[in-house]
Amino acid sequence: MQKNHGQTRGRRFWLIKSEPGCFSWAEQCRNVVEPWTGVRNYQARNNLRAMAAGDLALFYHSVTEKRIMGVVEVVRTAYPDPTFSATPQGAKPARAGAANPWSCVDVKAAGGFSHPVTLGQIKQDPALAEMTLLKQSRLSVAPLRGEEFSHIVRLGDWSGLQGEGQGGPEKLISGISETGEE
DNA sequence: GCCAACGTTGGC
DNA sequence: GCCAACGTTGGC
Repeated sequence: MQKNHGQTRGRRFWLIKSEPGCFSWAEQCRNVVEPWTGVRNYQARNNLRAMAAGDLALFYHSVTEKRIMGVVEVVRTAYPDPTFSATPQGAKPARAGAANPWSCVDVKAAGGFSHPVTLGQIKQDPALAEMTLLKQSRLSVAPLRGEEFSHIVRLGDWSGLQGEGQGGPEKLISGISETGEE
């Protein structure tokens, strides 16, 4: 067993955002494992770097849909974002030899919601009032409390982690430390 | 399409 | 180090 960093054992929870026109939940499900690249914000990058294998993240469709589609599991921790050298939209000179400051992780589809949870639902739910999604709407990789995660996957009727068998979601949810770890 | 929030850049 | 200008994100 890994006894990593002396953390309260168990996974942590995140919310990651994508514009469906750019990369969608359907594509995530088709590809299964996907490198989560292109994050160009330091706070979001630091959140990527804080992820551990086995952590779970809600997959949010921003802009056009504004709803949470399902769950992904972190299967590879942070490594240099290979899309850095591509230098999109002439943003950075990225001269040869410049260090790559950006990171990505690999995430794996881990079950969709039969009822995607909308931003409207989240906004009117008192249990979710403190979500980073609401407080920092522009942050594309945000931490999530265990209670928020379990609440949302119940709302969405999560189909659970693949391969965890019957009662997967409830089993997982019950295993979630409801005591926040800030 | 507009606008608020927020991050980045560059002049001083 | 401050701040104005500008760009981007994302909700409405």
